[in-house]
Amino acid sequence: MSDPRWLDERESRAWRGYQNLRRDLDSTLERRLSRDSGLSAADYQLLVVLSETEGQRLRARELRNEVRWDRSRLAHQVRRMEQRGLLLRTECETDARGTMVELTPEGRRAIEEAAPPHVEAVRNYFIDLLTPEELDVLTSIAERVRAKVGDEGCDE
Amino acid sequence: MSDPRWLDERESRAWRGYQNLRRDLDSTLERRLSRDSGLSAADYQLLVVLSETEGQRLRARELRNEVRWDRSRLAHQVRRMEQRGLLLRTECETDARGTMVELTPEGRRAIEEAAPPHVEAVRNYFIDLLTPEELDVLTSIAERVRAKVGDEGCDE
DNA sequence: GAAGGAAGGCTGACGTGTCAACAACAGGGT
DNA sequence: ACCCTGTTGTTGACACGTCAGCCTTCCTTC
Repeated sequence: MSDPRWLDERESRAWRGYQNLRRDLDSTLERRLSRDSGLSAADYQLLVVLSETEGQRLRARELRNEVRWDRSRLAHQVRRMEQRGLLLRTECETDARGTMVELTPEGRRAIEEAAPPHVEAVRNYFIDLLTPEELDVLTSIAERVRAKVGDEGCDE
Repeated sequence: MSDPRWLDERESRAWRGYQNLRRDLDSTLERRLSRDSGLSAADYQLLVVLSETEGQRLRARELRNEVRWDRSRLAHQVRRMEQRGLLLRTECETDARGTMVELTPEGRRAIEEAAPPHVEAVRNYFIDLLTPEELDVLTSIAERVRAKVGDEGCDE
């Protein structure tokens, strides 16, 4: 424990690169999204899932499953978005514990307006900068990491 | 604007992969760091920079330059860490506007204790899962994105 | 040396994310 | 019918990040 295998030159560059990538890309995309449509990344993610769902409504548990958040994060986010009129909560008929989350017309309008420029930005600042091979490498890396953390961190 | 180039199958997989990677990896590493040493990722980053600095102290402006945060984020973070005794603020002799940020012995102890298990975790959940070629691809991608966002987002 | 703008840093307000604790309900076994 | 356990969702407290606005100090220009 007192003498771990420190990162060598190559590893260190890659690790710093990842951290920079995360900082630069995410902050740029979120800033643009917020400026263009007044939505946060969290707003956007929930709206996308709901708008792609048959009936524009989903039980909170399923919604959580889609975005892989924990309970309280979703509860807070949904409460805030409900106050802004983007979605609304109703009771679940089949399970009195459950809560249904439903897209409002205003929420639908918001995501339809926000999506095109956001996708353009994702292309501009990221996807279009990568070769097809690099896209596949990234996909593969993500799957490996996911499998690794899935092993141990098995929270729900 | 009403008809952007949507992402195709391959691009979409890679983009979702990146988002999953970011979520899984960062949350795992931060949770472990916090559990093992009581430090947040932000704490860790500042402590690393200061501990690698000659004299264990840096002007706030330089510190900001290292971690690439904005003014207010650094000010808030330094205030919180000062309250916990990890570092302290003094006046800058050469510029009355400036503030010097200095590592305390307690802060030094904290980072020396936190670093080994954190590096092990970075290896375990990320670096050791990648081939040398993949490490280089990642570095290269990060540089391209950095150059792209640096073009336009030229804040300070 | 006085004026104006630029740079450095701080603060308050607000949205976001995490943690622990809680209340309500479901389902099974007795 | 009744407890017991696990699930579901909510809340409050707190740390974190961003934005806008503020004050002080520096520096240039006149």
